[in-house]
Amino acid sequence: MRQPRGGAQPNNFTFPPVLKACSYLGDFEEGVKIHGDAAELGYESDVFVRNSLIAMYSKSGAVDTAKRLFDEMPDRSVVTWTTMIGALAQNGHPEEALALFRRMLEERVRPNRATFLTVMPCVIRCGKIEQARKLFDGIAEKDLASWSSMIEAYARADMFEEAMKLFRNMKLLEIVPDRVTLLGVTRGCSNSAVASLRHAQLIHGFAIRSLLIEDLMVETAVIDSYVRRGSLNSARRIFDQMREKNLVTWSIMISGYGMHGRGVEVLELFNRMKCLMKPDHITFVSVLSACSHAGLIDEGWQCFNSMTTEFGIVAHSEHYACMVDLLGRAGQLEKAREFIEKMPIKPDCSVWGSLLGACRIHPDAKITELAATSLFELDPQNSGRYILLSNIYTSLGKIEEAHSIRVLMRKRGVKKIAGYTVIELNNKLYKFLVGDCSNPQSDLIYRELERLMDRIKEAGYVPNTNFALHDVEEETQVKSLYMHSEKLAIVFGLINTRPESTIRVHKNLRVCGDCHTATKFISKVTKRKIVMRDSHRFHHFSDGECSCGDYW
DNA sequence: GTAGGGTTAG
Repeated sequence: MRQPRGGAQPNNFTFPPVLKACSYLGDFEEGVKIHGDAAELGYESDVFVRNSLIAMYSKSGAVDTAKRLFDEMPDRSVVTWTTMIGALAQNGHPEEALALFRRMLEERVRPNRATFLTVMPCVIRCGKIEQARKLFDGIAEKDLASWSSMIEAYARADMFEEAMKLFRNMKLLEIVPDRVTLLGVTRGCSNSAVASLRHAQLIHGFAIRSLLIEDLMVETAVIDSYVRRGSLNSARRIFDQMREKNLVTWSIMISGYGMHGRGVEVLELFNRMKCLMKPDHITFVSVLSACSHAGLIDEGWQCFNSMTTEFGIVAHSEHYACMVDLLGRAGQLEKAREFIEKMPIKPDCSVWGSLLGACRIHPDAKITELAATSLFELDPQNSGRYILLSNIYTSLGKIEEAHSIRVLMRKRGVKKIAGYTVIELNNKLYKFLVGDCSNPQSDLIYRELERLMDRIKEAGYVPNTNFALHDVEEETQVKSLYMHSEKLAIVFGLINTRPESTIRVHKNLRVCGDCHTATKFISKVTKRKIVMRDSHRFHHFSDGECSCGDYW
């Protein structure tokens, strides 16, 4: 035992705060020494000391040591369990954390608010949202943190309506949301297909009234929600008036312009930003993907090169994926393949996904095969890629292969995500699935759709049955295309809005190729502007053209 | 008198 100054002996009350201080200072070497002292003085088995040791080892990343100390304990308090669950959760083992939580319940230890807050992040992240809600409902005295973490969980699980409901309810109970609450609900608003521009405005309004808008992170998150709800103008207005901006703020605004295909602004902002601060590797992902979305091929390459030469940033797979995307857009598939071959790191799903995406626009049997083989090895459960591959095979005339991919998908138990399109009218959201008849105006919608399809066919639209079901007659294929959720939502919008107004729809997956073509024609014959957000970007349709330049 | 607890915007 090291001799304490003045000869005073530490006791069991001394160790917990001292161990906490070690964690706080990040001095784990000292922490281990103090562990030794505690053992020598016989305090190692004191529950408080033990808990503090578990917490200290957890924060140092030594989760195994923490687990050993936990396992050896004869009497564990609820704090012990919570600390150990937290140790697993914070060291990247959410599944094990949940398993331990279940064990805790089996051993009839009652969880409290702290336990809930510790378990919550593991319960999304593992996709167990109902369990999370049960836990939340079980807490007698919910505090601000409990509400915020439940909202956050809903936002992560893409359940924005529920997140918004809780946000309203907590305010009714006079629990005042703070920045964490607002960041949660804003995240939901940015990502969900059932959130609208009006929601972004509501949240922004609350942020202003509560003064939380003064917080840079909140303000940046609000900008992002405007971008993702389709209002670049609102986003830019806030951006221009901000007192302080950081790398994230700039990156969001740049990638925002990219998502909308606005190349001029992408470059303008990036050039301005470079004079103010040094971009990091994530900024470059934003800039490169923005270049790709906006069709800035040469500029994208310049950025990519300057990233290493000028800024000394090592390229990650996301950067390579953007470059493959750029080459794909330009139709240079062979070059893209060579580029991947020469990569100094192992190409991952994002890179192969870009290559396969390129084949959708520029079908190439050899390259398709190469990308698909690698992808299905790396990520066999991604349903979107199977569908994409099947569509590419169809456009290559390989009907058998296309069919076999669908069969393979079923055999492997890969679940298809149901596609839907959402449109907001008079503050109400309307959701359409493929072949949807649940809307009260369905009869009218299908009649109008039929007429509209005839009109655009006269204008030159040819249905592309690559995107239809394959095992049916051609006429049925064409009919099935007409029932796609994108078309239903757009027609519903056309019927119910003034002739000069813009139609805004949001699809949860990537827009279908035939719907994309049809929408271009619809914008031409109806003289309407149509803005469609899909899972990847925004499409601004006007007078027969789309802002994505037909590559997305 | 001691221990655990929201996570962060790209």
